[in-house]
Amino acid sequence: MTFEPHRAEPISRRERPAKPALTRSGIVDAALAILAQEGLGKVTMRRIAAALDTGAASLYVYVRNTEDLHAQVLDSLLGAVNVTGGSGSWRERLAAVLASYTEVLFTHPDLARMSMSTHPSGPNYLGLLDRLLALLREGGIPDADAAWGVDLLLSFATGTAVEHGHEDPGKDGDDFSALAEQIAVVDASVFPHIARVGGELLSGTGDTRFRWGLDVLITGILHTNRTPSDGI
Amino acid sequence: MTFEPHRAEPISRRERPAKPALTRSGIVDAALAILAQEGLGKVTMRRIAAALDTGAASLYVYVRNTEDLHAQVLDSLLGAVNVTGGSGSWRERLAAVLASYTEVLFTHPDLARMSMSTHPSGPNYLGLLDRLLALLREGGIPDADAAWGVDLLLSFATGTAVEHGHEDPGKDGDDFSALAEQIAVVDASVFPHIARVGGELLSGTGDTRFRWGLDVLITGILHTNRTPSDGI
DNA sequence: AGCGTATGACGAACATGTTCGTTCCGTATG
DNA sequence: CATACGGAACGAACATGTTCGTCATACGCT
Repeated sequence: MTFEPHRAEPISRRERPAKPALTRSGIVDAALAILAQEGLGKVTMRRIAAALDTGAASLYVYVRNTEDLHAQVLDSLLGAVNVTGGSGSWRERLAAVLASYTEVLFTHPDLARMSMSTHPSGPNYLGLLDRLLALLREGGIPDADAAWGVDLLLSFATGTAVEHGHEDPGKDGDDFSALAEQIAVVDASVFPHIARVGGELLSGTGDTRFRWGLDVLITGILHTNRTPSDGI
Repeated sequence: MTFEPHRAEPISRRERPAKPALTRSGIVDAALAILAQEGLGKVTMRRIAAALDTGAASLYVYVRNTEDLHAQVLDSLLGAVNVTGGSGSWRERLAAVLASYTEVLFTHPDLARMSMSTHPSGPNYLGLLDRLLALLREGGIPDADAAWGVDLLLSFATGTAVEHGHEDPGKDGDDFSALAEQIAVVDASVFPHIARVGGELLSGTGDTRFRWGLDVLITGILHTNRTPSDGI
């Protein structure tokens, strides 16, 4: 029943002194299994340790903290991003890659939120980064701009996943409904512009907003060069 | 020594039956005091409850959870944002307002991280939103674009604060150094574009990157209209 | 072969967020 | 005036992250 990829003797603790050593990858694998079966909420140190028939403290030899572990898990998940997908112009292929990235993050909004603060820095994330740089280069964007542009693009895609990612449909969607309610009731004499724009603030499906934001970013990057030292 | 703005009898618990009732604002005030004196790390339910001479469970009548409380605290802090600052063109004033916003968030990166997932939706946040909409309108940007644009701008500013905000200089700066190390050691045959761009990815001070990103966004918003139904 | 040391596994401990059932108080109601 | 009711405060409990000190094991050195 319990998933045990790297430990062999679940029977007794002190029975088998030659217990296979823990591994960072083994811990991540166990975390992925639990994530798939029980959701991120159950991916806790104690739960993983139990699956590996050990104590939570033992994991800290290979994992700095929960954030580190989750970052590792996220990078594994990023292997599902289709970096070579899309067709047509470089812009369309760039959009396809970022859409695929957002789609993966959509599945686990909590991980998306985490990746906003601590970048994964794993092989899959680096692969995505490299692909984006290649596409921007194909679009004729100078390296200096592309280097800062990918940061903007990834930050935007991640932010989109965080904002429009719904953890449990059962929950009442705190952040969205809270702000929506405030906007709906807003006093036009105090915040005239919010009242005027109104529902536009929250309008549009996640997809249309995503495409629009992407267009804004790419267009902006194309028109904002820092290499000629024009404006910095 | 302990800060007690809304509770009067710290002596004994059952001595004074007429203990003043707790208040949401009182809780937030206590949280702000602890934040100022001991940092966000100590702004815990139990710590606040102790300052108010009660139990942690009592706070949950007025506060949904820690995130809700922190959001409230953040909105209070946003009162320090200079929404009317800056001079010159609307772009420069817009940049000044967002810079002020980022500056406030810089002081408390943890709160910035939180505001990335759950929007504050308090009066100060709404004031900032309203001001940004006014500036975009002054720039001749259609309401439909401005409504989505503010989201982009605020998300960018918040993300900047999260990424370049250093919690404790004593800590070894996990996310930055981790990614930096990976980039420095990256294999040019596997990730050629990362290797080529190299240090450019992490170059520039936070300020120059912020200004560049802001230019990208504003320029992009100016050139990407969704109203004429041209491209959506 | 015998020994010492470093590495890692482990249990216990502490602080935290959150929930549950209970108790208490003020107030409306008869 | 007595009573019932509802909201709010409370204590205890549970799960979690993280750290500390201890101890066993395996490997290298003499």
